[in-house]
Amino acid sequence: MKPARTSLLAVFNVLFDVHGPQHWWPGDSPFEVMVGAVLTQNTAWTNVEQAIANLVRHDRLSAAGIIATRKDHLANWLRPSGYFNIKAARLKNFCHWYVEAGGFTALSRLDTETLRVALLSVNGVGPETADDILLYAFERPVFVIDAYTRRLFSRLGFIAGDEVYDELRLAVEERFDPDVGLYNEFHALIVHHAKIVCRVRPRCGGCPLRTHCPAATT
DNA sequence: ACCCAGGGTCATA
DNA sequence: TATGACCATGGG
Repeated sequence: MKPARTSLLAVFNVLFDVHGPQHWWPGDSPFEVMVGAVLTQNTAWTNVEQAIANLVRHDRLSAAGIIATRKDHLANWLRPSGYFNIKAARLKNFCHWYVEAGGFTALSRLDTETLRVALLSVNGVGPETADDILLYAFERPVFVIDAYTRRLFSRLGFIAGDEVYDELRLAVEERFDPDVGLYNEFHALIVHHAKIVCRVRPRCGGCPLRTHCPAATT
């Protein structure tokens, strides 16, 4: 039987009660959010922080700054975040697109679907990175699906789990009224829960999600 | 020493 | 369409 529409909200409420507001995305500007979204691909956030700190240290946390930086230098600064050669190329791709599109102000005028297609046209920006940017930089009501979300929601019985990205995202979004604040907190809470609770407390003792823990890979 | 991380692209069948 | 290889550092 199909879970009730409110059930997913109940999961959110449990996580929110336990962990409180997460204040995502960590970053001081929309552009920093976008850079972080690219750098955090399959990478722990603590590594990304070091790479971003390097950019700040060299005063290159801007589209113009990154474009003006030699790729091998950029790659060196990105080294702590892993995949540094690929990410140097991806960041440059992104920044060229960003500037040519007119920057944040011009992009903000696009409707969400148009903006998503534009983001996905950048080599190195896939569905999750695009949705991170849509939600956390442009504040659009888009539910970000990552590996944790896929595991958690399938284990709870809300989804099958093997759906392609957009199908899964739409299935989840159908269960809510569009709400940037809710989508923001929900994704952040799922990641936080997987990272902090289930790693620090491996047996999930006292964990409200118990065997549905999104961090468990098996 | 091994496993995994806030994915995405590309080549191949 | 659907797998598989590849990218690479750092923390547990």
